[in-house]
Amino acid sequence: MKDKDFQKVKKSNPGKVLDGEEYTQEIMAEPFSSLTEVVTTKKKSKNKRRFSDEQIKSLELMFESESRLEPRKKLQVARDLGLQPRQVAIWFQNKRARWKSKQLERDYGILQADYKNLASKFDSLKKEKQALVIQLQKLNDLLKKPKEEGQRCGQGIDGDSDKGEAVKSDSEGQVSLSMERSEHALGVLSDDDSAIKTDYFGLEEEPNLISMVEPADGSLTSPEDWRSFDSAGLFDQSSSGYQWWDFWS
DNA sequence: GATAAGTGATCGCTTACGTCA
DNA sequence: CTTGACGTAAGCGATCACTTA
Repeated sequence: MKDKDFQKVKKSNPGKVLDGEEYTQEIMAEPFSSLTEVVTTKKKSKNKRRFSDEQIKSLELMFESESRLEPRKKLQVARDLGLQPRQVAIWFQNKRARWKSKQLERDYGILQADYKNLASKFDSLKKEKQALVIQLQKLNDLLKKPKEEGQRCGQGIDGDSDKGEAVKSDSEGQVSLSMERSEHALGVLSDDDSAIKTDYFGLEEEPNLISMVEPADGSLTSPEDWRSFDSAGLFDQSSSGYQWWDFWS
């Protein structure tokens, strides 16, 4: 009996229950089904539903090499295993569906591991950044001392000295400018990385953080986008003109 | 005995393809 | 030759029914 024929029979006989035992009995009456094993002798045909270990083994083997059977091969397999072609087709359908859902579970596990890995990297980078910030502050303090001394000793030499620009040498100027940027970019005086992290990784405390790292087009907001998201991409800020540390400032 | 997981089968729907007017 | 209606086969996701641990 073909798939649709069977369904037609079912539809044209609404009162007749063809699933379960009765269907199994119909199958058993057909030529292919003679080898469908009786697993136990207790409950009659209900136990005929399970395929034998050998049948399962063969089907599994087939599935490993090809998850979809060609019609001719399906007939061949059905004949070899003593099953209805429809039974083989259904077995492959179920197998595909259940393999797919297991694959989804596996993928989820992998993503979860990736996330944990990324989170720990974030933590260590955060610590590294905090250390650098402290270092920068110390350097800044060191720079301010001679500047103040200069103010005391040589007032009036430069009109801009009261604006904190007394140090004019190239190297000192560079340091000064970079410090200004760093203070601005890193938020030296209000370091809220923990909030950033919780937000960035989807924790509850800070609901607005995604906007801090998402591109202008908002392309990092859907779950699909997170699949292609990794730590390498996180630090690839070359197109934006910002430095890598700016993203969490 | 209750329960969860596994499994074969069913249902309803969609899609692809062939046939025919 | 093209086109739309129709039938058929096959696949899929969701679900049922039953077994087993």
